[in-house]
Amino acid sequence: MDMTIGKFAAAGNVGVETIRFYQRKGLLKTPKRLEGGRRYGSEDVRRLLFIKQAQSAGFALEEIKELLDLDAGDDRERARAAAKRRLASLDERIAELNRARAALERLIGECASGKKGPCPILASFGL
Amino acid sequence: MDMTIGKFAAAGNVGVETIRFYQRKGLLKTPKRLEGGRRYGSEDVRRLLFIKQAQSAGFALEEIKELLDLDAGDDRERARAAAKRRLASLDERIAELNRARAALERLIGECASGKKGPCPILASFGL
DNA sequence: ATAGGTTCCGTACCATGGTACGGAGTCAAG
DNA sequence: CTTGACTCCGTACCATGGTACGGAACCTAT
Repeated sequence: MDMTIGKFAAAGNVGVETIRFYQRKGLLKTPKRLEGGRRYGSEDVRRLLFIKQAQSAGFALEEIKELLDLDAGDDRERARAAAKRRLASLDERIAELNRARAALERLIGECASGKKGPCPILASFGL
Repeated sequence: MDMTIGKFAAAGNVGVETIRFYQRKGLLKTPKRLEGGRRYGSEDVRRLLFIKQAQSAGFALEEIKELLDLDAGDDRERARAAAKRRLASLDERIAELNRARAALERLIGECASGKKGPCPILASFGL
């Protein structure tokens, strides 16, 4: 349950340097030095995995920090409000990506068949 | 129909420096200097708008360059293949964002009501 | 023709999210 | 008790996508 930074990083599938980077940024805490260096536990791993998940969900490290702080605190209203803001911008992002998806599908269709000439990539994007 | 770099940048709602940056990166061409400097036309604006759209659709500048090159060329099969690759990664991205969306919604629900204590942000993400 | 606004160009700087490097200390096994 | 692996720490460097700066040239209106 207790591990050195190397194992910890491996547990989150990131590099040791990344852990230190997150510590500098305040996303992870730097445990006290004790008998033979700093030790990390499963709470830390949980936090690290959250960072990775949130990140792949499109959150910036600053935003993830905000979420982590809210999780630690107990102001439900603030947390709820922040989550709603994130949800709104996430929805916007998803809509954008779906528009691009439609354009790409259109492109693949128009680019198909034996027609000669260039693929109308820009045209597929409505331009 | 002909404009200076300032108008051109304004037409795409970007800064003059951004135009020059795109030129350095090969995303936009640098027109020949003629009578009183370089001039830009509606084809350039179209290209610029495409860059912006593709960008907001999550494409990196390098990828956009690839798309622009394909649009210029006439290898339909290559263009089609590239579009399919992009479509696949776009779908993955969209799925990821939807997972995050679900987590946020769960969070907002669990964070609601008058319950005391901290919001289970990490828990909402399944951690 | 002179002032003010643009343009041109190189170079430097910024934020984000890391990655690498080098030296010193520590720990465990042979 | 020495070797090798790992840790700690500061600092430097990297890519991406720009943004800013400063001097020189040039364009336009008065």
